[in-house]
Amino acid sequence: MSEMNDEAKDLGDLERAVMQLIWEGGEMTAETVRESLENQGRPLKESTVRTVLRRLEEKGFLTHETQARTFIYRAAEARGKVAAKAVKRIVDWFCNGSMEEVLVGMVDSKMLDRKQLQDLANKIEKARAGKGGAKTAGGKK
Amino acid sequence: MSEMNDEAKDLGDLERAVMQLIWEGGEMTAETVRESLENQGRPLKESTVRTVLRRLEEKGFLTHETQARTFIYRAAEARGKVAAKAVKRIVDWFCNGSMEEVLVGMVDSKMLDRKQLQDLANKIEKARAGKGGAKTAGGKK
DNA sequence: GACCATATGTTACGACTCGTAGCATTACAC
DNA sequence: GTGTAATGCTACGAGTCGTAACATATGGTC
Repeated sequence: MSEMNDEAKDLGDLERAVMQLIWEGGEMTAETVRESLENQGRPLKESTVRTVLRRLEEKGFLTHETQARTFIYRAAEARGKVAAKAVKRIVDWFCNGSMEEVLVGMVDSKMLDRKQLQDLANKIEKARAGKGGAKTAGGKK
Repeated sequence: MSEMNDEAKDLGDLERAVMQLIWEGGEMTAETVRESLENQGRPLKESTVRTVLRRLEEKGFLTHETQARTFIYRAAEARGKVAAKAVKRIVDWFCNGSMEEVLVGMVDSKMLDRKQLQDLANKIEKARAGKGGAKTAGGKK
């Protein structure tokens, strides 16, 4: 019943880059993150990376576990889920929750064509069907 | 011909509220906006409202036309389109453009259920079919 | 033409976020 | 205990945003 804290902060460029790394790498230490960023042509001081990691954790995007005095960070939520939340926020803000209006907008702007959309629907349908849910919400308007 | 400026700025709370008003009201003057905001329990000085309107125009969300020394503001783009762009930005950032991953995320997070999604797909299909898009036949892939 | 009402233009400021980082502190290893 | 590696704390400058005062222009009125 308790819907959790859902402030839905957003991320800066560096923050996003770090999340990307962790989503891909699974779990990382500050040092690992720093190295990866360096390899991406983004050389930063350890303290910088640490600050970003701390902030990301504060914002709820990361969690950490201490392993022999070293912080192991990992994503608090799957990438798709975070993205979904962000999308939902936008949909709520701009279109009173009408996902439809947004998708229409995407089709209008050629970001998606009908085929892609249909495709999407099919894939999801399939994926979900396989998984488990005969959970039709029914009541949502 | 190509208006390709696509910085995709985002909006603050007040800015969003103002855009909302204009999207709903069609076109408005600074005074009208101010009154509407006041009615929403958000009393602001004229100058404040004007500043916001100016910034929104700078950001490309509004345009104005001068009618007897009064600025008539209107939305530069449809709400759905702006929302769609914002969504696209998110999808690109977080999921390398995989709309699918996001939609899956939405289903996972119960923001959308399968039925809604299918519904959506159908509605869009229908809407588009009715409209101008005779591009249907040709575009196999 | 002088004047007023009104609309726009200019500038500012404080709170907050974000990238960036230095310096302090703590905790094992030896 | 001393050193090394990891974390904790604090800061600062740029940029955004809400908020607004003050300055200027412009059309109508007498």
